[in-house]
Amino acid sequence: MKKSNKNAVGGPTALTCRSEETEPLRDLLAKIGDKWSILLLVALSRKPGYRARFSELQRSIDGISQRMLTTTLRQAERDGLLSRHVFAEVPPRVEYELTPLGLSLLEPIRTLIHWIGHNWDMIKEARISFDRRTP
Amino acid sequence: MKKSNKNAVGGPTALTCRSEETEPLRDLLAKIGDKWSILLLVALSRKPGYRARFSELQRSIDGISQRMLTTTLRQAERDGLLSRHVFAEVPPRVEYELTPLGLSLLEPIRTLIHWIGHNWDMIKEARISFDRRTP
DNA sequence: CCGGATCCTGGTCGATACTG
DNA sequence: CAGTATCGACCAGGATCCGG
Repeated sequence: MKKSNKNAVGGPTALTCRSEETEPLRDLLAKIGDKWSILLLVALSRKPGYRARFSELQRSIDGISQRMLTTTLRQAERDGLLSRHVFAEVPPRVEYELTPLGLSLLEPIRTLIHWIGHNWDMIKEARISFDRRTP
Repeated sequence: MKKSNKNAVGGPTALTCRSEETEPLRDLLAKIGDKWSILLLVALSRKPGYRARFSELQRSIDGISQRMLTTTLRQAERDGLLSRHVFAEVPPRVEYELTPLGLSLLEPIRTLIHWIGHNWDMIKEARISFDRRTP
């Protein structure tokens, strides 16, 4: 393959955009880059070992619909980010919990959230400035 | 005012999903969580001080259409992540370059990319396993 | 030859109603 | 309580044409 362009650029972390190499990135973005996945993971990370029920999650993630919560939960479960525990009771009870994998994904997510906390004001200013000088 | 953000974002433990507190997160996800923004930033980060032309970017980001490249570039420019340099020449030339803000966003993005590098196989396995035990 | 604007379709998301 | 089913609105995004 082409490792030449990885080292040729001389950056500390050489990055390319060829589709073969960014396929995992694209795929992951398609998953967790959607409207709700990250918020779901964050909601489940409140406490270590935290387990939440469906309705609990729906209450804590502002504005999510039942349908989207179901879909997002399934996605994340399929990707091994969370586990689903069904209790054969009446009324039915289902609890969701982050797996170690999902928990580890929260690390980079926290980095991102941190960045936002630091730079959000700058982005807002940039937008205002851009909108002003653009007719 | 960002003084009041106590543990809203970036706190080590307490994370919530109330819409007021996650508004920046939701907003940023809406921006860079789309199909192309991160790939664009990555493409522009090949070298420090790297400047790329439109067609150059289109070539390096596999599969992006002109329209989407234009849109994505505008978004990122508006958010202050990159700057646009127009040269009054024939044929016309426009160059794009990351701003310090855009450059700093690459830090968390790299963290994410690293995570993918480490955990992608596990996700793939989880999917296979999930698909097998699901009718 | 570059880069931007226009038209149109397909997928995604939300609202609502219903079931185990 | 925890989902599933169906429908419709909306917008991302691809093809295509346009301006310089």
